[in-house]
Amino acid sequence: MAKIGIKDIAAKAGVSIATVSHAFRNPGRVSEQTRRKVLAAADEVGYAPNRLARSLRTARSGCIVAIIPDVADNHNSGIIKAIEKTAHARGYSVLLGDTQGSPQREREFAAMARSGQADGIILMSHRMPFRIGEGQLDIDELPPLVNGCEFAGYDELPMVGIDDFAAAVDAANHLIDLGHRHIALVTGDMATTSSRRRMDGFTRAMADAGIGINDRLVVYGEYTLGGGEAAARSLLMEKQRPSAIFCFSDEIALGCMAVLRERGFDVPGDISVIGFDNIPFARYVAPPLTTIAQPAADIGATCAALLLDLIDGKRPDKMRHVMPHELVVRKSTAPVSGGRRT
Amino acid sequence: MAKIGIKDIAAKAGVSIATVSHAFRNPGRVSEQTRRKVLAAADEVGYAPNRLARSLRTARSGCIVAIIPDVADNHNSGIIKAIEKTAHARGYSVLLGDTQGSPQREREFAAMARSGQADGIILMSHRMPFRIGEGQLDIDELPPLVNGCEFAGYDELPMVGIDDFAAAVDAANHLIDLGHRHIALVTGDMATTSSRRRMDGFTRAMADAGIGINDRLVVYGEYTLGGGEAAARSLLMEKQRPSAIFCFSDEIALGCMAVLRERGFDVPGDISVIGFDNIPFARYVAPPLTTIAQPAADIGATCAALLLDLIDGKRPDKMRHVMPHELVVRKSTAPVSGGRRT
DNA sequence: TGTTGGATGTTAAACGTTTTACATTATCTC
DNA sequence: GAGATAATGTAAAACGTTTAACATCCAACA
Repeated sequence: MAKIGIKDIAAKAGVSIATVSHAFRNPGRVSEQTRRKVLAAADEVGYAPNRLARSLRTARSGCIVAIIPDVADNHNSGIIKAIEKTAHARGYSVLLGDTQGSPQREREFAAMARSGQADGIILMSHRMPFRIGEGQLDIDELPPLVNGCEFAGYDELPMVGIDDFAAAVDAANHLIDLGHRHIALVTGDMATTSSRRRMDGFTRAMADAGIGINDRLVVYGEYTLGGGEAAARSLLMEKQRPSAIFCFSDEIALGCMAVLRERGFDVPGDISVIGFDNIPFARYVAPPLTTIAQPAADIGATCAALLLDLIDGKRPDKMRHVMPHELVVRKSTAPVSGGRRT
Repeated sequence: MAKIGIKDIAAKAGVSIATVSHAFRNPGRVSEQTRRKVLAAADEVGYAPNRLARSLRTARSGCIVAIIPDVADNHNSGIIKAIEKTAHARGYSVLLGDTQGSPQREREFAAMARSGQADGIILMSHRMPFRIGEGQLDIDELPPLVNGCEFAGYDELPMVGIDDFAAAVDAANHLIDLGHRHIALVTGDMATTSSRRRMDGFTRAMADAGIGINDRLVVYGEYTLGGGEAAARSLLMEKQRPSAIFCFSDEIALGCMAVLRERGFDVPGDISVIGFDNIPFARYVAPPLTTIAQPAADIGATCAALLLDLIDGKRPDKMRHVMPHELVVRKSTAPVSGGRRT
C-alpha cells in the first residue's frame, strides 16, 4: 500500500481534493453530507494529512524549539516539561535543543526557526544565537523568541525568570541572620547572566551586612552534582573553614553535602548549606535542603505561552516577566554554632 | 525584507535555482567557480534553505519523536539526553513526546510519523500506538519504530532495555543474602512490562529462596518520589514490619527513605532499602543508595542508533538488545539486625 | 571532420497540501 | 419569472525545494 494522500481520499469519496481539504480544515464550507462522506473515506484507510505539505503551504510548522543547556538537569527538566505541556495544549510540538552549553549547537537549533522548521524559540541561554545588526539581521526581524531564565542582551525580547539578584540577597541574608560570617559561595557557570546576578546579590548582601567576602571561599564551579563535590573538597582544604555554604543550585548543594558528610561534618551542625532551585528532591534528602524555590513549572508555562502569543502576532504587554522566588527554610541551615566559630 | 528563498539566491548569483540547489546539496555537479558564486550570494543575505520544502520533496523530515512518559523523571531524562545527542550527531532532531502516561498522547505523538513530521519513533511505552491488523495497518507497514525499556508486544520491533527479570532477581537476592525475610516491595505502574518483569523476578527469587511473599508488604505505587513516600507510610502501618524494602526506582526509594527517617527508623540499621536505576543522585544521598544500575546513556544512544539505521533501511541484526544491568551496593542495605528480627 | 562523451547548466515536473477565484445550483424575494 | 443571494463544489495556482531529463559547449579521438 503506497502512501495515501489527499488525492486518494478525494477519489475514494468522489470529490475534488479541495473539498477533502475543506472537510477537514473548514467544515461549514462543505455540506454535512459530503463532509461525512469524506471523513468516512479518510477514516477507512487511516488517512493522515501530510504535515510538511501543510506547513509549507501555510508557512506554519506547528513546532517550537526549546534551547536548553541540559535536559538531564533537574531544574531544567521541570521547565521543559511545562513547556511541552502548554505547547501541546495549544497544538504545538516541541523540538528538543539540548546544547550542553555549546554556542555552536545553540546556533544550529536557532537556525531551525529560520529554515521554517520551527515557528519560534525559547532560549535558555545568555547568548544571542543570531548575528544582529551590521548588515545582518535586524533585531525586529528575528523569529519569535523568548528568553528563559537568562538574558541575551536585548530588551526587545520578552524574558521570563526570577529576580536572581533579590533571590541571592534573600539566601545570603538568611545565612547572615543565622549569625554566619564565614560564608562560602559555590557558583555555576559564571558566563550566564543568572549566575552573575546571583553573585551580585550575594556581594550586595554581604556588603550591606558589613561582612567582608573571603575570596578563597568563593569557588567557581559548574551546575552539577560533581561540581558541588569538587567545590566542597577544595573548600575543606582552606584553613579558614566556612560555617555556611551558599550553592547556586540544589545539585551543587547535594554534591557539597555528600562530601561534607563523608568528611565527618554535620550539616547543619558544623556547616550550613543553602541551595537554589528547590528541585523535587530537595525536601527528600537528609537533611532536607534549605533553598531558594524557583517556580519551574510556571516559568516553563509562561515562556511557552508568551512565545505562542508572539507567534500569533500578539505583542506581550510587558517584556520582563519576573516570577516569584521564595526562600524555603528546611533543615540544612542553622544558627552558627558558638563552639565552632572561627 | 521579505522571506528570501532559493529563487532570490539564483537571481543574485545569476544562475538557475537548480544550480543553487546543486551547489548546496551536490557540489561536484557544479563548477567550483559557480559554486563559490552561489555560496557567496547565499552567505551575503544569510540564506537558509526551507526545511519543510526540502522534506516534502525528499520525503525525509530529519526528525524523530521520542515518546516518553515523563521528561522530568531522572532516569528518563538521562535516556532522552542520550537520544538527542546521538540523533544530533547524525543530523536528526528530536521531537519531545512527553505523554504523562496518556495513551491518547502516545497516539498523537506516534501519528507524527504517519504525517511525515517524523521519520521514526522511539517508544518508551508498552502500548502500541497504532491499530494493527484487521484491515488496519499491517505490522510491517509501521513507521520505523524502536521500543525503549518496554515491550509493546511485537517481536518484529527492535527493542532495547535491560533484563528486568534478572535485575529484580539480583536485587532480591542481595536482600535475601543479607538475611532479610520480610521484604517489602514498592512497584511503579504495573501496566508497564518492565514493572511486571521485575515483579516476576522478585517472585521467583523469593520462591527459590523458599520465602513466602507477604501480600500486605507489596504496595503498588507509582514511579515518583511521592509514590515512594506514600508507599512507605502505608508500609509502616503494617504490624508485620519489613526489614527491607525493594523499590522499583530510585525516586521511589528516596521517597521511602525520607519517611523512614522522619519516623525515626535508621536505614539500613532498622530497614534496608534498595532502589532501581542508579540515577546520578543515588550515590550522593544519605545513606548512599544501593541500587540496580541501568546504563541510561547507552540505552538512549542504542535506541537512537537503531532507529536511525532502521530509517536508513538497515535491518538490525538482532531484535532484542539487552543491555547490562549491575547491582551497585552502597550503604542503604545491610544484614538484617538480630535484634529487630520480627 | 564528424563523433563521442564529460562537464556544466537549465527546464520543468514533481512533493501534498491550502486557498483564491470562479462555476454551478438551489433558494429566496419581489 | 427575473434577479439576487446563499450554499456548495472545483480548478488551478501557489508554497520552496529536489531531481530527472534535456541542452549546450568543448576537448579528445578515430
